[in-house]
Amino acid sequence: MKKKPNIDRIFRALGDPTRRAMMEKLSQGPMSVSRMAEPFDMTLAAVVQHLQVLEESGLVQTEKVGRVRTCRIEPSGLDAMEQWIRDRRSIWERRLDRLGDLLAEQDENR
Amino acid sequence: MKKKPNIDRIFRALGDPTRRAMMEKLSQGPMSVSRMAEPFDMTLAAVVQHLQVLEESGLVQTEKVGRVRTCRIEPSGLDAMEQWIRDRRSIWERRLDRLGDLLAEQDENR
DNA sequence: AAAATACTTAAGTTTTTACTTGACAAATAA
DNA sequence: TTATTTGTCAAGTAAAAACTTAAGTATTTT
Repeated sequence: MKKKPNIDRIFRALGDPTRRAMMEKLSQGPMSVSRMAEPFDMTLAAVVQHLQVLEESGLVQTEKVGRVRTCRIEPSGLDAMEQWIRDRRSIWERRLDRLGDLLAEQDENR
Repeated sequence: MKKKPNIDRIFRALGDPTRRAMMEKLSQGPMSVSRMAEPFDMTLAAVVQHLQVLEESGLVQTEKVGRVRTCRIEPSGLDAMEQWIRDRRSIWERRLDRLGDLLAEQDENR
């Protein structure tokens, strides 16, 4: 039951609805921090903190040129998460294939 | 930028590493609450609270017979999450197809 | 040079979340 | 019947997360 530190960060980052909304906004294309902040009812500083979480998780990449920091989605960022989902699914399905649902329950639940 | 309440609960539920570990344990097959709790270094009550979050999000289903509550994974539970990931991906990829990455940045970042 | 823009940083506050404790109830076992 | 198992509930505590405020820095603009 060990886990990679990064998948922890990814799931944690997207557990917050504001950060998910930010990812949705960023899907429109790369944009500055202040542009990112526009639709949100909170201070710039708060938005920046959310962006940091997203960046540390590898979901977002940023680059500062001049006084403007441009944010973009890191397309491979969700790979680990998708893999986790696939893994869960394949394990259940293997189980369900091997035995009938009820039979399995009786067998392993004693 | 509206969102379904359920996807919120799913992402939030899996944002916690303990609950993710519980899903992994439950992948082994249906089991009782106390069996679920075994590997975790916390009280039964805490585990039950995590299970409630998982159940409210639709990821887990439980049924009580006698004094034993049996928990099982709800296989469709992760569908909404996977769909969200797919949606993000398809939007980025459509963007990257339409325009070159750098060109797009210059265009929309002014 | 002065003012405005676009962040950045640190510190503090508020809110939420995770977890514990302890008392209790129902079902099963002795 | 008594004891044990299996879980439930409510309340409280402690830690983490989200958010604000305020002061500061570097870059443009005027």
